[in-house]
Amino acid sequence: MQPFTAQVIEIISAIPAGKVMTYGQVAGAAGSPRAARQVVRILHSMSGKHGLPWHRVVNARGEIAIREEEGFFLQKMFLEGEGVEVTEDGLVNLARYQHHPS
DNA sequence: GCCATGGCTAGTA
DNA sequence: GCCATGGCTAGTA
Repeated sequence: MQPFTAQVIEIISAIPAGKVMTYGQVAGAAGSPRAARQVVRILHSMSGKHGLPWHRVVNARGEIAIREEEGFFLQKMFLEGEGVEVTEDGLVNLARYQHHPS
């Protein structure tokens, strides 16, 4: 496992319940501000094995990024279950719910 | 080659 | 709506 990947996994694991981070934000915190898509890839392929709270990552506008219906719904349900308000369209209020690691 | 992005522009209203 | 970006997993040979 590469250092960047390990960083990303660590950062995402540390997002508290009821909070979200953006793909780009996670990439930046891991040291590569432009590697947002790589964060996507890591979540896509490794969230299962590592038990990552994948649902706590949204795009830069605060939207659920999954197009596929079942995944979208699942992420919405998980977030709402933690007290995060999600609109019908999958929008989360970043000003209110974004996590800023110290 | 993949990917669940991001940011900027053109073009409409 | 378009396209530059980036780090690498999964799976074959």
